[in-house]
Amino acid sequence: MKFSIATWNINSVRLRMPIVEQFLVRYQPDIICLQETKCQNDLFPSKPLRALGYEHIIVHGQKGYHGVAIASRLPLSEDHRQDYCGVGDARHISAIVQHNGRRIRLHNFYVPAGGDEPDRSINPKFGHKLDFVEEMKALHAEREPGVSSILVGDLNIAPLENDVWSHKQLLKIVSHTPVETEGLLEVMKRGAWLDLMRQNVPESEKIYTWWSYRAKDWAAADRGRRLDHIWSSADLGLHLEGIDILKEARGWTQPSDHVPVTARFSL
DNA sequence: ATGGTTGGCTACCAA
Repeated sequence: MKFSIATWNINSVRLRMPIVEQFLVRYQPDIICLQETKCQNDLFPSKPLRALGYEHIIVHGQKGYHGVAIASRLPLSEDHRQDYCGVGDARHISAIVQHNGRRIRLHNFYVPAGGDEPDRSINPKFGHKLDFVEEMKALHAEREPGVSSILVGDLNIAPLENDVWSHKQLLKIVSHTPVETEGLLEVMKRGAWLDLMRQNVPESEKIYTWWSYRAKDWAAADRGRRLDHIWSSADLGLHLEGIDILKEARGWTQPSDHVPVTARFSL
């Protein structure tokens, strides 16, 4: 049986419902995980999502900033939200999804961007990001017996050399500094997570999921970064059919600066 | 080296 899950930093879900609907109608993922919804729970646009068949919706929002949500055609249960760093930000939501007799724990993350200066002594936002990543190291893909795991989201770190347009030029740029990339690789290693995008595309090839709003012509410059990720426990890696990075969505009307990434499984 | 753009919400901050 087919099973697919998409992740998209939507940068205001209310503003971008037209392109969310366009994506769901055209590509029909079973589940969509959103980040940066920037919307309180009672204002979340559940109705149009339900109308498209996404009847199971869990949200963790706050006013103005951050916010994560999961909308699913399959039942969700045992949902929870972890307050990473104990600062009250809405940056994580999790639930168990049931598919074809299998139970999958799904985590949806929005890791702090970390500001501009990659030095925690002068930039507390960078310190917060490092602390957040440190706390993620405790999350293991095989934590619950008999339950597989998927972790998705905007992790705001491009860990590999070909996850950025120029490794050399970005080494001191927040999202690609060694302390961040090593930290994220340690999260994967300690938690036994598989990088599904890199299982699908060799490390020698460039992959981007984000292109800055600040470029004059994002497509011509093509200075992207892979900030969005889909990880899984080892058992699910065997069932991955493919990964789709919808670069085209960066050129849609009033786009997010991130594009949707979808993992397709046969399970 | 610098500045570039976007969104939310209030007269700036975060990204």
